[in-house]
Amino acid sequence: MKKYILELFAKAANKIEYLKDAPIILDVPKADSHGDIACNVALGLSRALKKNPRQIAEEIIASLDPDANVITKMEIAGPGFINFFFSPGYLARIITEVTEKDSDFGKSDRYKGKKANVEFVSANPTGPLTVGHGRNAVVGDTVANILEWNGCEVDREYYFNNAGRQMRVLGDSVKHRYLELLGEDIKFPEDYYQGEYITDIARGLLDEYGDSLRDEDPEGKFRERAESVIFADIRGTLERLNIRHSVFYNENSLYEEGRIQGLLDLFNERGLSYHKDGAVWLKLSELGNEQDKVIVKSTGEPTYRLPDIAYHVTKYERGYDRIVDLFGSDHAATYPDVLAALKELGYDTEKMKVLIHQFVTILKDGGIVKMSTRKANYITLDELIDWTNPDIVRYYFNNRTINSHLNFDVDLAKKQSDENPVFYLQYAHARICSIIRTVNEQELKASHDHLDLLVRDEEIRLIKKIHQFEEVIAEAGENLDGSKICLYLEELAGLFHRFYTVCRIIGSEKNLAEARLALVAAVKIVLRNGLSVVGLSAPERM
RNA sequence: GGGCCCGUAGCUCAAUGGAUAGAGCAUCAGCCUUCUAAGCUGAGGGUUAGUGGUUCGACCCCACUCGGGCUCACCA
Repeated sequence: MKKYILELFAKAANKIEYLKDAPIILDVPKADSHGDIACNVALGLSRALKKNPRQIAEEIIASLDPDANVITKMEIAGPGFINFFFSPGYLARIITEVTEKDSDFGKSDRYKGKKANVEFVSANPTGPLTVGHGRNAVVGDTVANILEWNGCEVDREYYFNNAGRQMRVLGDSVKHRYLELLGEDIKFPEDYYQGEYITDIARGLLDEYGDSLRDEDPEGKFRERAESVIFADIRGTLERLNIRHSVFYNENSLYEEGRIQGLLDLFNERGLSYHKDGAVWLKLSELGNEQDKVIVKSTGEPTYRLPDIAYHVTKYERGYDRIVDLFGSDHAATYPDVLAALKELGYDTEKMKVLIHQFVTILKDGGIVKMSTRKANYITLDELIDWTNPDIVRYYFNNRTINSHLNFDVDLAKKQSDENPVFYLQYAHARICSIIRTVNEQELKASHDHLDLLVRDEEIRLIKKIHQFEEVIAEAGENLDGSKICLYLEELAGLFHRFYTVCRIIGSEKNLAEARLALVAAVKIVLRNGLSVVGLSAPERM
């Protein structure tokens, strides 16, 4: 519909000078009485033209030349809106279009031929994924889906570090528990990993090796086993949410390939780094950031910043057109350093998009749970999935904009799982499946021959809504925001449920029944497609 | 103290600078001999944290104030 009106305006611009550069913003009005599409261009032009907006609107309408079979009415309303009314015949064609495109309906070519890298989760293997990681995981995967629906080829990437201090502490934590299991009276350091899973890993080693690891280096078997067990656990959790990364990028390979040293040399050659107090500093203040930062400690060990930059260089070298990073607000202060360095090195940082999501606050037993992996004071993503189900978890995390804090009331999630809004969407799909099953046993089948019989408000609204899906996906592709898709699906499901209570199929006159069946089949397609973008299942029965 | 995010119905959240600020949950009142009642209909509930400003028009943009989260390492 919008496309059609934009074409009308493009033609009219040949007749009216001021329409040439005017931005044509089209809107779907909230009230049916305001038409199917509204345009406020006259209001915007009024200032520059020093004319009454209603008068401008009149001139514009006079210059538009719509097909009477498509547009039945154009009117000026309120302060100067132009409202367009589409014919039922044009709307009916939407059903046919959806049916023909089927599982491709909603897809766009916006990023056709482009390659994207979406990096998300990227938790180091020091413990199970928590609810906080869950938000990152779900949003990241949905962003990847959205890019795919817009024609992009997408790699889902997980960046991790299995060396360094954290992992040393992890290995030693396991060793301490191991010795403890052997009956030794050891003191478990407070800043070590307190989680129960550490003891489980130690027990596994004890079963397998007995007491032969008493003198084993914590960085040896202990660290190795911890990493493999924890990583398997993380992958298992992600798998439950239907999330699979295609690339696991090990920070260590940056060292092995000499990229860290190479980058260090490059910074040195370009005069971007200097030595002070035994450390190497990057001149970030000269690149527009607040202050210089250490990239190599006086111990000779690089800080995370250096490999981070080297890592992102590989993303450019690997030929991605679009580079998306997703992380929590605790990392918000670090990415400007990476961006500044990349820009200085000549990489097009316009290709990069860093998405920051705010924290998840867990409410349990009436209080806030302060999360800390180290202190083992957290709720794991697995627990959350156990209490609810993967669809609810995905829905919950997708349903909010990433800029907002997310309050997750665990008790409520457990107790009200049956009344979660996600069922509302899935139930709409299941209901349609049920109708189709029932109808298959009768003489009825969907037909597009009499779609003009669909004239009730409940039918018209539903048709207009399924039409909007393409636009919703395109917009999501632009701002990489999956929450709008959830919102759309709720509206679509709501319109369907209302249609369902008022418009019967079985028992209606045959032509009408078959037209309604066609409509309902189209709604099913859009629901299924939409649910798949946000990563939810579309159950046939509930 | 500086930077980023947030503040909307009792609760969780929506609303490209547009027309009467909307959903879900919770509360109350109705609707199942007919395609799934995990549904539908209706009611109550708001000074959009506050004060100014910008303009035809502000929940949205700007300034300040108040309140909350994150962050400002030779930790990642």
